[in-house]
Amino acid sequence: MKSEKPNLSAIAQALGVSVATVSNALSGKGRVSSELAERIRDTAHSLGYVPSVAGRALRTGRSGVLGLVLPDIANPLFPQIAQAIEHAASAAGYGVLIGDSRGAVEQQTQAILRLIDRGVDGIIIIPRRGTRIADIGCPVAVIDTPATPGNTVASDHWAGGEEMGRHLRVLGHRSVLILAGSALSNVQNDRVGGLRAGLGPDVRADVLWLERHAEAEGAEAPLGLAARVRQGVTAFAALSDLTAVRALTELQAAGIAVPAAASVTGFDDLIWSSVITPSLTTLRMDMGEIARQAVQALAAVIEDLPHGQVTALGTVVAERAAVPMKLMLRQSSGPCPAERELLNGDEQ
Amino acid sequence: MKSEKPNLSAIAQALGVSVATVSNALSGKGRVSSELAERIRDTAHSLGYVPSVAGRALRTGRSGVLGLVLPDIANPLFPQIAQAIEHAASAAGYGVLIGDSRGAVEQQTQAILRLIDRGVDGIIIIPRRGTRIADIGCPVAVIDTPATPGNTVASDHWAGGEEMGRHLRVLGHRSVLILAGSALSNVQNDRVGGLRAGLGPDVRADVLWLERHAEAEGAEAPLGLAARVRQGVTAFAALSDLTAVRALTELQAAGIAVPAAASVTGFDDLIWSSVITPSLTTLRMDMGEIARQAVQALAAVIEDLPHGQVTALGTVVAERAAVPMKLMLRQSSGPCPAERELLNGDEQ
DNA sequence: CGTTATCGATTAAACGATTAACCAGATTCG
DNA sequence: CGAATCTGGTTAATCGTTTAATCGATAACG
Repeated sequence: MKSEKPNLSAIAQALGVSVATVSNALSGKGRVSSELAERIRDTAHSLGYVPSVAGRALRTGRSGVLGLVLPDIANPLFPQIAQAIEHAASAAGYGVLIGDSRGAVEQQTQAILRLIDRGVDGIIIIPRRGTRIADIGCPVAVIDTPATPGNTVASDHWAGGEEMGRHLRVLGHRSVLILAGSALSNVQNDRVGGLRAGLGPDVRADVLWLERHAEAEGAEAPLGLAARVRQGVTAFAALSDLTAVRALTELQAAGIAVPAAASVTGFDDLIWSSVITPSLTTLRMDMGEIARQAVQALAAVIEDLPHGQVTALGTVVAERAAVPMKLMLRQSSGPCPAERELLNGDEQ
Repeated sequence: MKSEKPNLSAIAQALGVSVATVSNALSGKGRVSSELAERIRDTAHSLGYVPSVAGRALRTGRSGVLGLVLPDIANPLFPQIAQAIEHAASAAGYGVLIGDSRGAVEQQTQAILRLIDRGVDGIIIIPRRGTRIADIGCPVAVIDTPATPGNTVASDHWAGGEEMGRHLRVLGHRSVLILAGSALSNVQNDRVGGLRAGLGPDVRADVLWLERHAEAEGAEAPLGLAARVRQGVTAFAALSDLTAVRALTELQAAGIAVPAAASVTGFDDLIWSSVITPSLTTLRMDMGEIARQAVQALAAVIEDLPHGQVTALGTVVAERAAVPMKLMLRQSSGPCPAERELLNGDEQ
């Protein structure tokens, strides 16, 4: 039968020293003889001592917890993000509290405030499209796109788009339809810009904004992609895998073979992107790296903050480079059908 | 310029009363004249008082935080779950700390221990397939399937499967292939059982276990569904939308029209299920209700726990009924092709 | 009228960790 | 040799909240 949770004084009593010494020994801050420190660590370990978060938080004013706020927690990317952040935070000694800003923009602020009330030391925000984070009295790391002011760390969406654009251009496509979500999203605008740059001036690239389409036709209405193919479009570059699979199935259902008759590409490399048929050519973010940088930036600010003081500076500004995206070359993108025969007229 | 964060004594000083009275007034526990209580609440509000989680946690031994552990945080269902739990927890006054048990089974225990060390009051676990939760000294709510021992709350996967089975049988299908993931998953076994029951004895229902298939052929290998169709299978009942979209695209790519030539159904109603073509007939869990029940069960145990005492009882046992699933009837399921002409020989 | 309840509020003691201030003894230095 | 420095520790205060114990005063009761 275990006794109650051991605390500092339990260790202190066991060794006949003062709690202060134990605290110093374990934190390595004060002056303790290395011999005694060793013994203290030993007994602490053998007693199964684990510091009380509450006690420490109360005294130091730091909770050791980071908040994570996403525009829409239902975002299919959330698992990847959450996992990466949790991992990075855990490695840095922080816990991660989730905050949901379901729905409207004000909710985002609400969620942030709730997290602050809970005493988080810092917040990682992936902002709702078109939102600027107000200056709250708490360190904030923003993950968006490098172009966003106040951004802390992000994937290089522009360069990613550019690479994808080049990929399609090299395959010979000359008329591409970009399937975008919301024109308010900085990320999406960057991706569009990059795509256009990569496609170059000779390639026609129209954009279909799904948000507008949804307003006009309804959220689940067909996108009319078969008609686009008849008008000469040979590749569909979706700005998210979610849209890409939507496009892919719509084309397939219309009897248009992918990639034989039309190519489809996506962004994000969501979990199912590799198992569908044809598997999806897409761009993957290095969430691990992004999370690591975001957490590091936050931790740096938090740790050299005068303790009780409420920081006036809101957003953490990091001068780190944008994290490159990785092109996942798979089966959904292929040569432009017109050029197909010229290259190799195999498997029809 | 705001002063420092107001605490109880700030309010007490402002009104010339003792902190204890303020605490009592705000918590409504002690005996305070209603008139004074009113004034206290007013000034508390006008000063923007928000209780210190750390102080309270230290004193009461309760952190007001629940841990959320999922077998695989990368699970595409995670967003829904996390959002629902966060919502329910928030409504009940709790925060949600995420714990990631990425990978192996031991990690699950690791994650749980980390959460406990962080001082969570209780943990919600969606266990890794085939895992039993060891008795940890902390209230736990398990979300799995009603058949699991120690289960707290769950969807009625069996009844859901049964409904889907009936749906397919009524449509005239007589040979169905069930696409399952792992035979170790209680949830999946329940779904298979339900499906078979719903399909009845006259319908042939084979099961393709993807886990075995992946071991034999590789994770991304085609499932060979076209061959199955040639062998007479007219419907594919996937145990998750992830698998369903995999099957759907494989069939489409093979030139098999869905639902004209074969039906496909799923489970989970993931975010993209309604926008693909054809939109997916699937079963949706009532995550909101499940989360609410799980949080309630936890909160109940937590709140009448003798305060400092470490609970010996591990799992929370709730006698609640399984939460029903909801059949989302969409376009991917249709009449059995053989009977199609008999019913109505329209479009295509 | 003396004895209890009751009400309304105060006192003071935790909870567990951190840390500035202090102190006794041993070194070192001018 | 006296003073300053260093070493290895201890004391005590503090973070903000909760809560059991207490206390004066007023009302109720036999």
